[in-house]
Amino acid sequence: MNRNDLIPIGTLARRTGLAVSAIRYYEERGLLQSVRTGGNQRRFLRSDIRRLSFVLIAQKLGLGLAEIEQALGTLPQGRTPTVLDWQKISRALRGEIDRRIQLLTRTRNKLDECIGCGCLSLDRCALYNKEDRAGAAGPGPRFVLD
Amino acid sequence: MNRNDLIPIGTLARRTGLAVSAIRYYEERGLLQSVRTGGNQRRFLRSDIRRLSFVLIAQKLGLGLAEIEQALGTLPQGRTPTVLDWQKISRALRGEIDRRIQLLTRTRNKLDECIGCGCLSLDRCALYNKEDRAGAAGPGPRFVLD
DNA sequence: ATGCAATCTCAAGCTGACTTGAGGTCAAGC
DNA sequence: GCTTGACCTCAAGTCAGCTTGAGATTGCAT
Repeated sequence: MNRNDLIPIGTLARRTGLAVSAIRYYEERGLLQSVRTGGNQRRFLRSDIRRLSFVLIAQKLGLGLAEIEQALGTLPQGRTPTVLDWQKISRALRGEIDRRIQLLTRTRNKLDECIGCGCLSLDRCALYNKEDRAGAAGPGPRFVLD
Repeated sequence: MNRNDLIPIGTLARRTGLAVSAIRYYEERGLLQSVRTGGNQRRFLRSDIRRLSFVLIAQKLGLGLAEIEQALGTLPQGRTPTVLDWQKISRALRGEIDRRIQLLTRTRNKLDECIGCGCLSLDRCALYNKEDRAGAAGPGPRFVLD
């Protein structure tokens, strides 16, 4: 609650490695909040460093900002989260990682079968299933491993 | 070498589940080649079905079209690849999958440590390393797990 | 021979995740 | 009190990976 707990955007940028513009963009997207000084400058909570760390890790896993925002929704907004808050959300992320590892492992197994025959065919190996993508319409970047 | 070995774009689209427009785009990007009929219509090799299957699988792994194009470079262009050609390139893909699984596993281990203390901090856990991204400049979608 | 689906080209649009630039304000040190 | 750097707001640009649309042509089936 101390005044020292509020940091300007540049400091947050240095601490996270993010560009200032990126942080502003995240705020606009609703991934974090800030208060303003008398002179209209943003001030963030120190704990937002962690918040942004989470964003970065989740992005590495291929999550989109919308999904990350959802996950962050379980954290208290505008208040420093507790250790327990972070443990909960970290576990959710862990689940996501597990799922991806499983998917990759399955893909690898299928590919191994295919290497044997050298076919790499949709029909025969079912490595790549047409039906999967039927629903996933729309433009924009493809989603990684579903 | 038979005339039957040449298929129009719509057939290729149906066989791969891709949109016709996507195939045209891939050709423009140099991921495959086609010959033209007298009336300027594209004709593809039957083996391009496999070629595109490979593209789709590699995309699922998060590879960009540029990298996929590189990988495909080891295949003969405009000629039906042999079983051995496919085996070679499949193994390369398998290596890529292995690398990703390892990376995910490491990330998960680190996250596990972090769940213990609930910190999720850049400095303390080094789950997310600033230096990693220093070189990865430029706009556009972030690369998944490096 | 004709009709209709499939194909062609080319330009423009779109999503996600940002960056860049212009033009202006704030604040801390000297 | 003045300079210098950090900060502000828009609007517009960028990149990947496509899609959409307009307007014209082709080619198989009857």
